[in-house]
Amino acid sequence: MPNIKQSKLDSLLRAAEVSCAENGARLTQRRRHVLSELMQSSSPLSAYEVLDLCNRSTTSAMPAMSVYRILDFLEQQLLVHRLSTSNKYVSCSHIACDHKHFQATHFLLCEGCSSVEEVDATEEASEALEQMAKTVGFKLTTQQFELSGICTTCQNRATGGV
Amino acid sequence: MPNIKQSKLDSLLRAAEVSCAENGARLTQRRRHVLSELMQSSSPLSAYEVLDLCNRSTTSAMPAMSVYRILDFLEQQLLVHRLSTSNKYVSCSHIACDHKHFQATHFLLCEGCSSVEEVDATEEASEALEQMAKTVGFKLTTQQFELSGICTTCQNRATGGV
DNA sequence: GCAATAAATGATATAATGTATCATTCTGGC
DNA sequence: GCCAGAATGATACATTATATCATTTATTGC
Repeated sequence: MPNIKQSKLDSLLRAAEVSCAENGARLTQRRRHVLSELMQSSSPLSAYEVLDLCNRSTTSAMPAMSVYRILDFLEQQLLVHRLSTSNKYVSCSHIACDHKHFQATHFLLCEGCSSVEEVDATEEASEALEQMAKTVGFKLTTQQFELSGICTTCQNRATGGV
Repeated sequence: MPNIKQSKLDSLLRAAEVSCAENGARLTQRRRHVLSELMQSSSPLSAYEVLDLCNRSTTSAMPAMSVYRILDFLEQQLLVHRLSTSNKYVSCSHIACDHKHFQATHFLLCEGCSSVEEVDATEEASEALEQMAKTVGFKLTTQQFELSGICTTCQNRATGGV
């Protein structure tokens, strides 16, 4: 179930390639393949899930080691994000646009369909959390939250019936 | 390095026992042992770290399976919390007091000393996060965040010198 | 173009973590 | 004491992640 059009996928991959080039890095065949599997997935994938998908769609088997290495690389390039609560990976939502990861990025995880929505931290939220930490003397360094919830689609499905 | 006095530990364990009894559960020897190791640790422990500690301090070896079962049990009893980002466990800060886990609980993780501070969500923070989720149509269900930062002690150590 | 160098991947082994399953022991109620 | 259920022991195994070294592929300077 490709939840993404081929043309869209191609343009995303092209953008990723450009992005890598700007950093003096290369988006090799293998890396492109891993990234493309993540882009086509509607939900986060574990390293071994990525591995299985890759090995299903090609003849030359990829070793597990490579997947881990490649996921690390893609994460460094900010092409994918790692969800620490589930230890899974999602492709970044902002590959094709000029969005920069200045602020903290948060992830909304739908409990219904496992989809993920990537959002920037609002100033209010960052502020409130910093304040909260301050009450016990903590100085925050990084923030990245994974919030569980129900996405719009699943809310409608639940209430609207079908 | 016992960072907790024996008397304090004893009273915590007694409180835990009472708490279990109230739920019709039993704090057995094994469970008490696991809990006590977590209480004595200044930082979160993984399941296997707990296992090693337990097996270091007794003659009768505990199997890994038991640790997982016991940690699940303790978590259900709200005597320990599981940190999903690191997949480690900490004993609850509120065993001896009458604090209830009504609101979301957050954890502040010190990058300097790995200590953990357990705090209740402030209304402002919850509000701000809910609002943030709302902008993309998400309805939050549960929240538990693990925020990285620097604790007071480590801040002083860094700036004040030694 | 070609050797030298670095980057990336392959391949294998193994460590670390987590779960399934069934046997055994312990506990409280009768 | 006996029984039912809870808790633990024990074993095997599945899953996830890393270490290490060999091999291949790309890049750079000449």
